[in-house]
Amino acid sequence: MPELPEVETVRRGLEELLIGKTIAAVTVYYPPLVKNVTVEAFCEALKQQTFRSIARHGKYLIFIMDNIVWLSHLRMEGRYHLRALKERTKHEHVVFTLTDGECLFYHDTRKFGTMHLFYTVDVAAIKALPPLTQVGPEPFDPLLTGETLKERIRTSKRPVKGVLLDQTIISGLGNIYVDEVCFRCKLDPQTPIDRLSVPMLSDLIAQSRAVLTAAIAAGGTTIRTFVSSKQIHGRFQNSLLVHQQKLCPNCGGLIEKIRVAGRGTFWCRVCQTIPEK
DNA sequence: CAGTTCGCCTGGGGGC
DNA sequence: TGCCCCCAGGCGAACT
Repeated sequence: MPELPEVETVRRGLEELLIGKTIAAVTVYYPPLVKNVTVEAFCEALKQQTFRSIARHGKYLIFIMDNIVWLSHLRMEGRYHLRALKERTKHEHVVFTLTDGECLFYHDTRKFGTMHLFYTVDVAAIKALPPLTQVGPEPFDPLLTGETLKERIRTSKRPVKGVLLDQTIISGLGNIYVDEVCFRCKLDPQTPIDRLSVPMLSDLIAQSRAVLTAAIAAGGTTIRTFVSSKQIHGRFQNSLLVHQQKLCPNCGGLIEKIRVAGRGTFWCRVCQTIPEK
C-alpha cells in the first residue's frame, strides 16, 4: 500500500536505475490500466523517449521524457522491476523494453494501478489537468498551514481520519500514516474535524511532516507487500506506534481496531480523545 | 451538496 | 486437504 514515503522510495530507486536510458518499445498486457489515451497511442508515444527526470506529486510518479510526460499511480500493489530477461511473470502488466536490452516491468497483482500520458513536458500545465487537479498540497507544502487547512475543510464535520485520507485536501497520507498522525496528535480518529482549533490543525500538519519524513528516511513501510524496485524492504514498520500494534507505547493499554471512514483503524481509546470545544 | 457505499482486483487467512 | 467467504484499501463513480 504505497503512500507518499513508499512512492518517494520508488522514485529515488528508479531515478538511479533509469535516468539517461531510452525506451525501444512498450507492451501493455492489461489495457484498462492506461487511462487518458488509447494503449496504442501510449505505446507509440513512449518509443525512442529517454528518461530525463522522475518527479512525484502526492502518490503519483511523474516520468519526464524528451517531449512527453507519463504518470504512474501504484495504488495498492504496483511495483517496478528492471531485469535483463524479457520473460514476463504472472502479474507484470506493462513491459518497457530499453535500447540497452534491459526491460522495465510494471507489476501489479490487483490491477488497481493507473497510467496517464501527456504530450508536453510542462509539468505545471499537467498539474492543472486531471488527474493531478485532484491532488492537493502535501504536508511539506509551506502554503499548507493550520489556517489554510481550516479554509479547505470549511464547515465539514467529517471524522479527522477521513479528512487526512482525502487527497484533494492534503496529499500523500494513506491508511497507515493517518493512524500514526492521529496517535501522535492524541486525537480520536473519529473526531469531527470542526472540533479542532487552528493550533490543533497546525499540529496535524506538523505531525504529518514528522511521520512522513521519518518514514522516507527509513525507506518506507513494508506491511503485506511493499518492496522498492531495488528489492529493498522498508524499515518504518519497526517504528509504527499504533498501526498494526497490540499495546499502546504510551499507556500500555490495548490498541483497538475499529472502522473509520471505511478503513480499518488502529487506536488507543485512553490516549486518543475528542477535544472539548 | 456532503458524506457514505460500491466496484475494481487478487491472494491470503480463518472456519469448517 | 480443500472450499468458501471475508478482508485488505486508493480512488472514482454511484448513491443517499
